[in-house]
Amino acid sequence: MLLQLDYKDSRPIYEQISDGCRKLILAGVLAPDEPMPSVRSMAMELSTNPNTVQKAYAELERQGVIYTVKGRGNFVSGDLKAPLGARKAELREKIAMLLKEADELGIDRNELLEGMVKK
Amino acid sequence: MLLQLDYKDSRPIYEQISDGCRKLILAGVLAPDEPMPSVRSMAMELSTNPNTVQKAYAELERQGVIYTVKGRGNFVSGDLKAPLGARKAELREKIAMLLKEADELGIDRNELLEGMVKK
DNA sequence: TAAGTGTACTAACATACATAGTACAGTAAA
DNA sequence: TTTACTGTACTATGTATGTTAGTACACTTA
Repeated sequence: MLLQLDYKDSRPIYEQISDGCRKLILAGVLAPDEPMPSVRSMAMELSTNPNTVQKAYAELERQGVIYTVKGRGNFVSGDLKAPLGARKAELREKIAMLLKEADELGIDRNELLEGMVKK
Repeated sequence: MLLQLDYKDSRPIYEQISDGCRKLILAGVLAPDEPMPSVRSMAMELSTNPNTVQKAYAELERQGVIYTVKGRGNFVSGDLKAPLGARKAELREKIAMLLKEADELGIDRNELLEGMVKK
């Protein structure tokens, strides 16, 4: 099983699929130019609808994580530098927002990150 | 203007209200046992519906940030230790999730946090 | 009493999400 | 060519959530 859906998660299914696939691809679990599961087979495997999977794949293509060849299928992007860099920037942004709130609450950053990072 | 809504934000209005008020209260901008704006006046000020504000206040009461006296109004909680600790734990959890993803992407934690925290 | 408070409803509407079904064009292999 | 895949584009339907509107009632205070 490539992916696992969480129905207790409030996020929509298509987002769980695209986020999950992006993690696997950027982490190197799926190699560049390797074929993704087809829209229909992925839908079968996840017991969901082909339209939902297609929406997830469209988002991945928009992010540059995969590319599409009509009639052949979807494939892992050959050059992941751009989407990897973009994701890294997103992570930095999100962490910065959380640390900013911690500041406003008077929580020391080093104390908040205790045990998470080497000083 | 106590709060400012962002209609470009995808989060629902009631959540923006409760999150915004919680920030102000936990940051000490609103003092304990001080009265909150009434449901109706807050709705007027934000050009929204009293029901939406009430939903936000109900969530704040559930979190222990405010307390309600029927017929009198909503007041900032007199003891904010519990909700402040809870929020701190939530922030830690969210940061931990983001750092975990960074690990899976092969991004060094210290590099990711560059400029955000003293080493 | 009058005005303000929280609270609890119902109804209506818009939007997002998901499913089902159909159809069509492109690709690859038998 | 035929067959079986692929992606893509629709329509229709159902459901859940969010928001607004309106009404009503109990409580508190001046």
